[in-house]
Amino acid sequence: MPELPDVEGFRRVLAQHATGQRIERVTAPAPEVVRNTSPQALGRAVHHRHFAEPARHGKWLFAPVDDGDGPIVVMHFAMSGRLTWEPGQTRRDQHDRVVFVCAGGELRFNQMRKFGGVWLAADLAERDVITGPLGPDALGVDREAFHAGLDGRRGMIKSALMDQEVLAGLGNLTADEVLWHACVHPRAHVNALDVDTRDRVHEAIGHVLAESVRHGRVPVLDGWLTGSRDDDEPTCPRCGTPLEHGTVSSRTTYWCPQCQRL
DNA sequence: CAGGATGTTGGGTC
DNA sequence: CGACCCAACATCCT
Repeated sequence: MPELPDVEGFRRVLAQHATGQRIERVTAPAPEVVRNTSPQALGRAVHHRHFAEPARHGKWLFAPVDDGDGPIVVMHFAMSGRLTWEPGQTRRDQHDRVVFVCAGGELRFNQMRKFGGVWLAADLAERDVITGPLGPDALGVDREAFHAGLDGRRGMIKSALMDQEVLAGLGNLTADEVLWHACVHPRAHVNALDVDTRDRVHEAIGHVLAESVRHGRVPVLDGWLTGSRDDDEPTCPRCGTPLEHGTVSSRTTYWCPQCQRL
């Protein structure tokens, strides 16, 4: 599930509940989900330190400890991850993979499928190696940076929007939603899109992400593609034309053949 | 039961 | 070298 809006929601969970908390210990029911070290070493690195203000870039979540000059806990949720805060000691979920036990509660990295995971970075440089190169965060990306990211691309616009090195944060769901709002066909080639069209895509990114972040996820809304795509006979919320679907960049893709012409 | 699923990576191709 | 495509990853659901 997690795309940028979901991860932003997890960042808020962390900011509201975990920031300022002292970490008593780390326990990892699924130790292999701690990717670049052992759960024991992770536990030693953060032992009795306090969660500082968390940050997010694209779909990555960063939880530094001790005012930001300590180590950084790096998290990626892939397709099925969540981050929850449980005050006190309630029963754990079957899919709680890594748990940060604090004095006032537990921060739990929960994940059904074990893609993503939790990393330990000693500093910002290590953090950047873990994430690999990322384009500008899609939330609030400015027009110039967006155009620069598309510059030189020749492939399909949906592929470019989902390429984290071009723009960090959009996934399959948000990319479809953005292109539907902008009236651009997902298979349109980037080099065939004029400046006005690219501007429309940029505006749609701003609109879709702002609204989604407000909801803490990509909302299932009337008047949005998400509100229709899972219907039995999905139709375009704008014009009523039956939606088409197919595969773009190996992902299931929905579009309106009337509003989104090639 | 086979096929898919909202993400990323690595390998191969053009 | 850059851009692109696709299979693989782990697990559950339809």
